[in-house]
Amino acid sequence: MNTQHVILGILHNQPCSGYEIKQYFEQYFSFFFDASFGTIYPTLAKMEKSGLLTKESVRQEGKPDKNVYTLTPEGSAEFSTYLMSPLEAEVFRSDFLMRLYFGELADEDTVTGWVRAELNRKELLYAELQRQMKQLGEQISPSQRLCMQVGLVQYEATIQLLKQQLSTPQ
Amino acid sequence: MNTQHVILGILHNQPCSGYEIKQYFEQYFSFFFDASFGTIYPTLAKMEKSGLLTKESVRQEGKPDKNVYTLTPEGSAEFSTYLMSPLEAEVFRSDFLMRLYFGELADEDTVTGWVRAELNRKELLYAELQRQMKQLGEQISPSQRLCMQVGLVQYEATIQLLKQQLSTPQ
DNA sequence: GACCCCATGTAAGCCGTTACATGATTTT
DNA sequence: AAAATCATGTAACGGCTTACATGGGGTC
Repeated sequence: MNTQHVILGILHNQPCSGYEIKQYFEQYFSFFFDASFGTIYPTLAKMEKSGLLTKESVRQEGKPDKNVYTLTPEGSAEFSTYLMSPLEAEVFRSDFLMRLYFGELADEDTVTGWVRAELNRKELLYAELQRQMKQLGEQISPSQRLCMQVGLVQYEATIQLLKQQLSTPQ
Repeated sequence: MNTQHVILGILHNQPCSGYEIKQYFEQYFSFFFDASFGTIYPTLAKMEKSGLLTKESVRQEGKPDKNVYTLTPEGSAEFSTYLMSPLEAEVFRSDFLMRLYFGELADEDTVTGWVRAELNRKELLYAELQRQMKQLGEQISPSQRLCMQVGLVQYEATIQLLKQQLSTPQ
């Protein structure tokens, strides 16, 4: 899975500009994917060149023009091929867990600071995901719901453990 | 956090060769970090050149020689600097969740296949982490224990949800 | 002889980030 | 006039993967 595949998925639902794709990433994908403009725009250009997308300049009122990209049949086929390919392993890299692993080499207050910071971050992510799910309500598919539930239960479990850790005197 | 920081952490405990560092990664870090030989060897060479490590060739019986690297005072200081730097956000990229998000575009059996595959993967990771924790027993520090517990509770939560999903008829 | 484990490295290339650069339009 | 939002792109660079290349030693 790379940025190209995710873009194919988004454009499967509706044509979008690069700017809109970025917003999509931030709103709905932030907990399992991310990409910057520096990736999105060159990727869109490359995909148009290789025939997966077509570009169309669209005028807007009160806003600059935007380049709206639409999936071609080749692009749609490419996405189907991806969906049939073997599932890839998750990529997880945690500075927090890394530091905990070497926690003995830091003083106790520092370690507690890390735990507090991570707890705070997870609580924000949890609240955001829950808000999103409530907002979408009935208009999401069962597998989309499962996707979000996976995020929620992982956050819940971690939050609970970290809270418990902070309340237990060392 | 990058490979260099992790290597500094490992060498803080004891001198190692590149090959041993790789094994260390696979055994103890696999659930929150990974690096290949193609990264490890050039990184070690670079770190020696910049004075963070010293290299020593060591003869072994019945095995090829190995290059054992030892932390210099500069390397130790560099690691301390890292530990005092702000905590970085986790990187999480999930092909599985990505596909669930676009699940409507695949048929039901395919989606079920993904869930089964991911459940299987998580169960293996869970068993491995639990085995490791039992094996280490009392010889791990409290923060190391917390590190592993975070992994365990996340796996547990996900496994439970995916199992439940598979047993609920659609 | 084939295969696996131990051990070290290089080179090409992919993927992505950050910072830079530009410019329209709207709001304050 | 300044700031914020909308919108698109480039360039330099970092980090990492895969594949390739090499070679000693032990086992079947």
